[in-house]
Amino acid sequence: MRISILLVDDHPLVGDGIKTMLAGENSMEVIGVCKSGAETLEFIRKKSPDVVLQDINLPDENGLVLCGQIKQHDERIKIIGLTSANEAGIVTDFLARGGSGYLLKNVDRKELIEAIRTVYGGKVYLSREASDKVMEQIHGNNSMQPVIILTRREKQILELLAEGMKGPKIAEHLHLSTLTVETHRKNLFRKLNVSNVQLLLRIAHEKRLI
Amino acid sequence: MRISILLVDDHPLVGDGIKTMLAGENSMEVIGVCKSGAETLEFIRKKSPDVVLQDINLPDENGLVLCGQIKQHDERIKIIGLTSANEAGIVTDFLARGGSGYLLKNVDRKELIEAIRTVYGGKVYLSREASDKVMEQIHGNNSMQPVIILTRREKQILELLAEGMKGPKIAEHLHLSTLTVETHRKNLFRKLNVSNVQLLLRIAHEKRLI
DNA sequence: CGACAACTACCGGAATTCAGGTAGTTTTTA
DNA sequence: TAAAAACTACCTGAATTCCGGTAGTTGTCG
Repeated sequence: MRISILLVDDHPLVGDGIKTMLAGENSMEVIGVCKSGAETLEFIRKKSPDVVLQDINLPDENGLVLCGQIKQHDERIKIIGLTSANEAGIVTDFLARGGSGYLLKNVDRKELIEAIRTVYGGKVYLSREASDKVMEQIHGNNSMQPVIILTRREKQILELLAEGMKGPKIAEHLHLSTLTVETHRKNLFRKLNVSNVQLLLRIAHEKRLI
Repeated sequence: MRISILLVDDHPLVGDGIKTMLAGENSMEVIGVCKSGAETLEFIRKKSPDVVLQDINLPDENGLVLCGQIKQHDERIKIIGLTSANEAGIVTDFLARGGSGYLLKNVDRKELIEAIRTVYGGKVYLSREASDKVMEQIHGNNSMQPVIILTRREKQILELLAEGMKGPKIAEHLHLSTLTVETHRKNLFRKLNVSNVQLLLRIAHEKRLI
């Protein structure tokens, strides 16, 4: 059985390049090329590839979302993300959505084939460069700012806010006055420099405080 | 130069097991064993290991947070997570915090050494089982519920809410009435079965709608 | 074309957030 | 042991959310 592959990329050059790379490899077979998210979803409703090689920058839809949609349709399909050089901080997000691998577009034939084999075998393949991106992301995130330190109570309240609890509920839960909780919340706002709970949680996530 | 390794695990058996496994490997050296997060942070202030083998279940602190703290202290330290069999859905989170590898505790000697070599070389190593966990996580998340479909506007508003914008701001941004935005928001609440924006964003993230 | 979904907009009212403070008590830590 | 930080609690008032509806106007698709 040859490994069936679906290419998703709106840029013809990349599609051709990949196709050429795989042409000599008779254990793999490109069964289709799609240029958009919609086209891809339509395609996989008819044929299920083993592996999808998917560009992250698509014309009609966010590539990360598409990844999730493909996995939702058929959990067995393995997905490898392709990205140009100048993006960062998407790798973990892509994995979280069910992606199995991540490559930069300057990948060589050898690595491409290794990556496909690896994900087909059920493991995760990240290119060295993709690993670096993860590091950059982490590094970039906390080398700029002076490291935010939250107190125990603040962490606690931040977590409860993240659970979806609101002020009064948290107060009840921790046996505190509502007003006290609001004070802590306010201090969190100040420390993370935000003005509402949504942003607080967003930034807290970015800074990996929760 | 031998690869220096710090073990972090409160369970002596695991620590001993790992130590024994690595004893025969003269390219690696265990330079310390810590039993808690606090102890770990203290240790790395004095000595910087190349690789940290870290249990996720620690007595005093969340292992994921500790991972972030270690990377914050010294970005060059590579961290491999260790976990018992019954946990899931932490792998990507661990990577997002700067972890470089993930193993189950029933790992054998060969894989352990390969994992250490891999992360020391700057790449990511996930055990087959860890990869499976990622899949389980994804699969478990969307196989239960009937797949939630959001309209274009709803997605749009969901994303703006995720950016931290509030009702009136969104209305302005989309040239809509505040009341209209509130209607959409209400519909989002209904579809995702939540009662406030925090929860909405939380659930939306879980279901990978944003 | 007719039905159905989506998009738009509105009302009233209770609950909660958010801004900008002050201030006393306990805990940590240098 | 002092000083600093954390924790607690309070105030006022405007802004916003959230709940429960209703309802007219597009689209869209069989």
